[in-house]
Amino acid sequence: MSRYDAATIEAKWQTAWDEAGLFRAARGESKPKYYVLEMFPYPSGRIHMGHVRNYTMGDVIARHKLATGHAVLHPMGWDAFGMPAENAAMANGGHPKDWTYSNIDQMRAQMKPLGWSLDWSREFATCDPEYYGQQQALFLDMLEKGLVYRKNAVVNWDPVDMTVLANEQVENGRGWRSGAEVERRELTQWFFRISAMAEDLLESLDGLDDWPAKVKLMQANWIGRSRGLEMAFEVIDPPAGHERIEVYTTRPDTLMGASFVAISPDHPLARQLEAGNAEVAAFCAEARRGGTTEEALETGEKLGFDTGLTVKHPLDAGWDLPVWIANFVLMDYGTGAIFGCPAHDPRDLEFARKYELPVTSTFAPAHAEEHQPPEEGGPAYVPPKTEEVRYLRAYAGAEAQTGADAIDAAIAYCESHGIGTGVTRFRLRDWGLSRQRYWGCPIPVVHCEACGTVPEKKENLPVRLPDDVSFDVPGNPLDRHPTWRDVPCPACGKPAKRETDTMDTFVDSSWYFARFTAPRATTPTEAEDIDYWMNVDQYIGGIEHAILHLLYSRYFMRAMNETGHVPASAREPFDALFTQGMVTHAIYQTRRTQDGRIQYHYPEEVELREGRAFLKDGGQEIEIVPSAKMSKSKNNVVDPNAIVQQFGADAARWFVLSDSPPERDVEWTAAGAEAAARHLARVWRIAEEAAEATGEGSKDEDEALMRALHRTIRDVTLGVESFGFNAAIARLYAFTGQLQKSGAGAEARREAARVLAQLMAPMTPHLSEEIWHMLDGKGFVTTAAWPVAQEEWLVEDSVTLPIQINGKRKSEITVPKDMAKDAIEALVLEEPAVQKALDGGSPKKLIVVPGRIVNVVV
RNA sequence: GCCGGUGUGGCGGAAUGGUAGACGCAGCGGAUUCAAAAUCCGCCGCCGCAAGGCAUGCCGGUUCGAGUCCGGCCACCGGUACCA
Repeated sequence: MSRYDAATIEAKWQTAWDEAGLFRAARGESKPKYYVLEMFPYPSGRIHMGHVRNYTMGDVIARHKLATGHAVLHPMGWDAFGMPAENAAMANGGHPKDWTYSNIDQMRAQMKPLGWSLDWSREFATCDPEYYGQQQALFLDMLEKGLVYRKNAVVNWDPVDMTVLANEQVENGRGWRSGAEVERRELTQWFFRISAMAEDLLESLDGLDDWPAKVKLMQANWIGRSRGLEMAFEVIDPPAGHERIEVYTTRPDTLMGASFVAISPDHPLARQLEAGNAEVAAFCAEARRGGTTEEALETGEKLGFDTGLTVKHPLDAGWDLPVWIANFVLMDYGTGAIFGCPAHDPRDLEFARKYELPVTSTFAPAHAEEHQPPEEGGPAYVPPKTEEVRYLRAYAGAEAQTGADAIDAAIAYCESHGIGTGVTRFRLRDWGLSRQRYWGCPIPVVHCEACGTVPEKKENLPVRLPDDVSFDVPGNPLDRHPTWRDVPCPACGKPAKRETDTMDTFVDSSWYFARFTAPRATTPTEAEDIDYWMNVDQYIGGIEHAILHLLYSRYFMRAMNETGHVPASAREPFDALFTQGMVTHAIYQTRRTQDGRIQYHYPEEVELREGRAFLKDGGQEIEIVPSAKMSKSKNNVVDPNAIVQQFGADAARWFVLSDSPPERDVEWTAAGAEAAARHLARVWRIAEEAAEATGEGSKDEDEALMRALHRTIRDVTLGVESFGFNAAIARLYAFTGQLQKSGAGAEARREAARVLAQLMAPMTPHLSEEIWHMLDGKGFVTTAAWPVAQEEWLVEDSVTLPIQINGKRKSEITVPKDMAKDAIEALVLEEPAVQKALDGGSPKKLIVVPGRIVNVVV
């Protein structure tokens, strides 16, 4: 009897798979193809358990598809542009490029020992000029088709560092380095015209049958189709050029409750007033303070300034409304102006109360009930649009009607009276892709004084990032790089300037899955390959990407279809989507007595006894915070390679799949990993015993083992195909126990062990190969045909029915599977527990659900 | 704030509207051993001597029957358009 030596065996099989080229994807015209993809990683430098879980899930699918005769594409690459590389360069010197590529090397080296069935020959990083050059070609094609354009948009501006900040670099409204109050500042930037495809992106969600409903719902809400009224308020004594203020509202039925008009500090009218009035200018400067996020705008303090201007109410010539400048109105949204109806909008109500503007209800609950109107201090009354309400100030439609009907009536009225137009709008805004940063894909255009914005010639691609840059001062090094920035105009040849903004990294990740089909092609894609491999049959990644990454990718494939790079069938690139949870780990912490700050302890420093934690050094008891997202700063990151070294890759893989349903978070525990390793060693022993066994067993035992085996094949196959990995593993645990205790003969046990190895192979491929060979399996278990559950072993002839009395289980009977209902009823009534409950009487009701349950109501 | 999700023993979790707690961890008891490790067997939601009762975040509803469906709360997690 030998011990299972993971380190040696895992390395052996990884080499053998490599040499046989098992995972090199090849178009096999006679086979069905299967493209499985996990979201590619950002090369932070270390893999973490989240990666292990994500890639192991994909690997289970990929290996199962390999065993069911598919041509499998399972590639890997790097989402390699982005801010952390520049941050590292600023913090520690060095170059983002060196930092990134050395991280990639480290991570690849950490990933390989896990034995994932990846086709490494297709690997690329988005910061490879070969990749981003093709991305630039795509950009130029999109520019030509009118899918890209320039307009102004606001950014977070750090007035001390004189640089643009990302949202995550703004902490409580202040720049993370300078601590200065952030301002909103407008810049001219590039945009993808994604909003033009809003309708298609929304409607096509219906066809995504294998996407989680919650993701489709989130996307639908994000795209946000609304029907509303577009109208203008006429300005009384207007400044020149501002005779009308355009607004859009989804609640035209509340027009009779309007109390003010608010415009953005960046509205052209506000700009004009600002220029001639120091007080307005001061307010606008104040109003532009703070970050640009929706959250900051919604939760921040609402500030307003009365311009002194008034507008006419469109329904009542004698009614004037004041025009305010308000900090929560953004120029990027809609028209940059709104009308406020405080009675039916919490934000408007807050604003109205602060500045003592009138509050006028337009409707109230339809039926008498406790209702404190907002006029009398109650909250804004915002019932669902489907609810019927009573209109106090109706101008169209019935007095009592639903909000939705009232909106329709209001739009019809406004259209017939020339007040406004009913329009369908989308919340989705165009995708701003400009970033004022170095480490991204250069936007391949040149700005020429004579010719304007000129696309770079395709033969000059890639526009490479210059290497000679420094990060010792804030801002974009491309901006101050004379030889790179100053180039002749591609059109007229006169001196011109390159665009120094680079692309949002979401662009990089919006088509990498298409590039994997032909990663070395000298065009963005290759027709034969893209036609064969697309779509991604199964995409796997974090729920945090539910909206942006997935929506942008859907858009990008539409754009690439319209520019001739992918077939129409790839406009929806991901046939099936699965979103997995995070890997968490307990945090061990104490609070320092001196300053009250929290001190975090590494798991290695902690000893666990009876659910309590103590420091190994000194024995002091410390606090346990369970299930926190793994984070370097909290010292609760588990290093996968340490786990692999200690327990083996198979044990790590087995554990991350076993303990939690894949869509939920999984808590990493050392004990769990140990248990996984123990179980695998047990499987090994059982297989070895089976290999060495001799003699015959009883027919009953042989048959019992076969029944258990085929039920396991059925359940595990179902689990693997439906992301029920934890359930599949529970089933494998149970079957291992059955096999261990089985008195079946040598042949049956060998058969069972061989199939067990196959069923485990997607999760524990190395152990499975070893067992497979020990039991004289042919070739690799990895490519051996997946076992099929045979019907003859699955049939049951009797069934146990629980008996409930008034819904509580009291007893059970075992009956032939096809016993008639009335026969069961008769048997049930004879049961002692039932007799006792009836106490001589007869049941009020007797419910028999065949094959399921019996309920006696007394 | 808004959108989406989650909540079940000491812990991770299982359960097409049909026996709540499968499977695993921890714990407890036993076998084996000179001893230990490893392994194997058994017990293990809470209260109760028991009969029995109570239990799926909280409150209410639908149903013969609710962890599961509906309504209202609470807590936590993800997203919120420049983190990836």
